[in-house]
Amino acid sequence: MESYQIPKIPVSNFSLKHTFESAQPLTFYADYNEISNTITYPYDSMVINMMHSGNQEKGELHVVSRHGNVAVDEVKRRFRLHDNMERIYKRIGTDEHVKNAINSYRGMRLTVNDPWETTLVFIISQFNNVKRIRLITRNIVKRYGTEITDSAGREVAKSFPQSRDLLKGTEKDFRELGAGFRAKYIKEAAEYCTYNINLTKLPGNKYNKLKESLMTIRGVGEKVADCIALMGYGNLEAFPIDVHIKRSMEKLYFKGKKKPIKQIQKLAEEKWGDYRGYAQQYLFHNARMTK
DNA sequence: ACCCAGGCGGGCG
DNA sequence: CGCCCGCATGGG
Repeated sequence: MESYQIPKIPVSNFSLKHTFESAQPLTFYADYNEISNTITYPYDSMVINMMHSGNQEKGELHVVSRHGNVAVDEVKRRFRLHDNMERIYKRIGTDEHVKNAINSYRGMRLTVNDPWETTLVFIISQFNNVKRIRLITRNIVKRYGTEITDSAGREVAKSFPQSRDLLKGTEKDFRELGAGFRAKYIKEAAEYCTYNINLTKLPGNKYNKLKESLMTIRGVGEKVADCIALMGYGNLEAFPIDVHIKRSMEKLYFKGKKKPIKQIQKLAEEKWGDYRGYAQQYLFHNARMTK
């Protein structure tokens, strides 16, 4: 029996529950246990197991893995622990609506996800609901992911498949995993992202350029590109406008009147500036949970 | 039965 | 350009 020291990371303003429930790519294939406040997920050829102790204001992250500092760094990066949440809350909590959302879901973090994972997940997300997005994503991971084994060689999980791993799948295959009409987008995106574009080389900090490049992928429009920019590249200037955000913001900021996407984008930029991605996630989650 | 879901591409005016 | 339509599938 090997024994490991379990690294602990002190954290403030952190909620695994709110983060996990906020429909980000990681949360579509990770396993979360609300009782033990633990999350388990594949990362490359590793399985990361992380527990949050303490409360939303102050606590610790316990990183249980065979991979020591590599896993610790992954957790820090993944949950954006470098973000100064007090400063961000101050910057975006400039009106009652965002302030209320922060009070309700304090500690919810944006996550940083692999760009290809994010692309695939949000192609699946279009005209779909969270439950089915999770189902389809997990089906694809199960079918096309690579085995991750423990020190005894037993399979403990499947890694998230890269675009190359999906090349052997046909449109029909993806359809059978539940993807519906998105199956052809998945097939095309897998080919395009393997042969025609290198997602790891895109300029993550140049919002307009990044979005323009992402939208050359078929099945990726404005909204999905913003989701990839925000959760795949950590670009907080991205402000994805989906049905929930649109309805909610029309109600809260435009007296219930229908407004074009452009106008909502403009308001977001004016109100929350370079941190608008965080405002979006809080408004989105609040809208979804209170509907 | 009907409506909706983290939208998109294509066709039309 | 903007508008409008169809689209797979499963849950409420």
